[in-house]
Parts: sequence; structure tokens; C-alpha cells
Amino acid sequence: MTEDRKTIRQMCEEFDVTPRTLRFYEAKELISPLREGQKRLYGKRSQARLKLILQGKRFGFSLEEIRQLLDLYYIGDQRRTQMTKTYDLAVERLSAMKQQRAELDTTIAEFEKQLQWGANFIADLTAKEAAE
Amino acid sequence: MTEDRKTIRQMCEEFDVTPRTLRFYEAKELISPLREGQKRLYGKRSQARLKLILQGKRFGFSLEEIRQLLDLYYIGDQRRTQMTKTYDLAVERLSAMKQQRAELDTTIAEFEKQLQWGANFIADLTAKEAAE
DNA sequence: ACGTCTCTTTACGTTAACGTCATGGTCACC
DNA sequence: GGTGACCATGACGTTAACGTAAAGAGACGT
Repeated sequence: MTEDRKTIRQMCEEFDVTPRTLRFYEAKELISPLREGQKRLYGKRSQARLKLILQGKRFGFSLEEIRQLLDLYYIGDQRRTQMTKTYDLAVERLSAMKQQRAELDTTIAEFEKQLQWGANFIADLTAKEAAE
Repeated sequence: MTEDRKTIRQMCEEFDVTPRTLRFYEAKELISPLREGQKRLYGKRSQARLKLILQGKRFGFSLEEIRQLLDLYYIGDQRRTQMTKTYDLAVERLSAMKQQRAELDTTIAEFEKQLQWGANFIADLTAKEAAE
């Protein structure tokens, strides 16, 4: 028993979110912390899920999409049909991510070229003004 | 004169957006089409900008951020101070994008591992049921 | 007992990025 | 000269993802 249950405040500091955010995620059934009386206690599982949620957000997934992805990580005892559906969804998502990475690659490349051009432009401006 | 001014409807079809979206972008000063009487006419510049806007959106930039980035592409006659500021902003953004790509890479990797695990899990389930 | 934290729930407010009418002008076509 | 088709400008509605304020319970120090 690794005894690492954290209060809401501890969670907020560790993951840099507000209490409201955590309660919001709970309302959306993304996390389900334990209760000690009234107070929420976030165990290991909740912490791991929150980490995944924040990861997902950084890649532009909506909370609803993230909720579905979480099912992949925490399967448990579902029926296979349901699982397969989730799995298929994940496969799609993965290919979307690869597609996105490809686009990101070319965008970065173009962007770097553009930046180089911008740098030259600024250099030109500076030269001109020095010459006056 | 390449005479490729398009109406709002033509733009919508070509870029798969609604008229409302184009007017909205205009209100936010992201595009400024010409006018023929009352009607909007989108020239080459507007088309190029729209393309960039949609690109930016796919990478999670907000419209406001995109507006700033567009200044980098269409500089014109600004003062150097302003330019340099914009340039610096772009450099930051580029490094953010590279960072994002790195994260994306590891996420894809983890995700693939997880998917493999999920596939095995499903396979197990199937085997069990077949055995019953 | 009192004040002060930290937690709780409930509920209304906010921002971005449009969607969705409602209303009205203009032009070609029949 | 009416009737669509396409355009315009308001102006109000919508969704996601929280923010923020109100009101109250429980534990703790003095």
C-alpha cells in the first residue's frame, strides 16, 4: 500500500491546476477520487488519469475524446465488443496523430525558411538606416 | 494581373468554410477583402492569408495568435522595432512547435505500446470465450 | 466560544469561434 | 414586375472549459 493519497490542494500544486478544474473533471466523469467524509482523496489511479488528461489536452483532444481514450488505459472488465470499438477509435486517433506529426514537420520547415527570410529583411532595414 | 478574385461563395467551396466564418475573420482583421460595391472580393493575398489561417488552426493556434503570425508573412512597411518584436515572437513559437513535436513523438510511441497491449488483451478475451 | 483555514456544493459569469435567424439590398432572368 | 439566387449587416444563440462568487460544514489553534 503505497499510501500516496493526496488532497485536492496537493494535486493542484503538483499538476498546476485549480480545484475547480479537478471538480469539473470529476463532474465529467474523467476522474473519480475517493472520499474521506466529504473531502476528496486522489489515489494513484486518479493521479495517473489526471496526468493522461493533461497530456491529451496539450495535443488538442477535447475532454470528451480524452474520456474515451482513458477507457483504453483503464479497461477492467468490459465486454469485448465495447473494447474493440474503443480500440478501433484509438487506432484511428493514432493515424491522425501521425498525420499531424507529418504536417507539423513540414510546417516547421516552412516556418524556419520564413524566419530566415524575416531575419534577412530586418538586416536589410538595419543596413539602410545605418547608411543614411 | 492574374485576375483570380473570388466571391465569398467560391472561397467557401474552395476552402470548405462558411460565409459567416469569412466575415468573422474579417471582423477580427485577419483578412481584408476588396469591395465591389457591397460585395466582397477575395484576391490572391486574401486567399493566401486564409490558407495560412486554416493551417494555423490545425495546430491549435488561436485566431489572435494567428493574427500576430500573419504579420510575419506580410510585413510591408513596418518599423523595425515592431518587426523585431514580431520576429522574436515567431522564434519563441518555433521553439514551442519543436517542443511540441518532441512530445508528440514520445506520445505516439507510448500510444503504440499501449495499443499493442490493448490488442493482446482483446486477443486474450477472444481466446477465453472460444475456450468456453 | 471564536476566528480562520480548507474543504464542500450550487449557481451564475466568461471567452473563443463560430451558428442561426431576421431583415433588407441587387441583379439576372422569365 | 415578380421571384429566386446571392449578397449584406445586425443581433442573439451555442458549446467547451473552466472562473468566480455565495453560503455553509468540519477541524484546529487560542
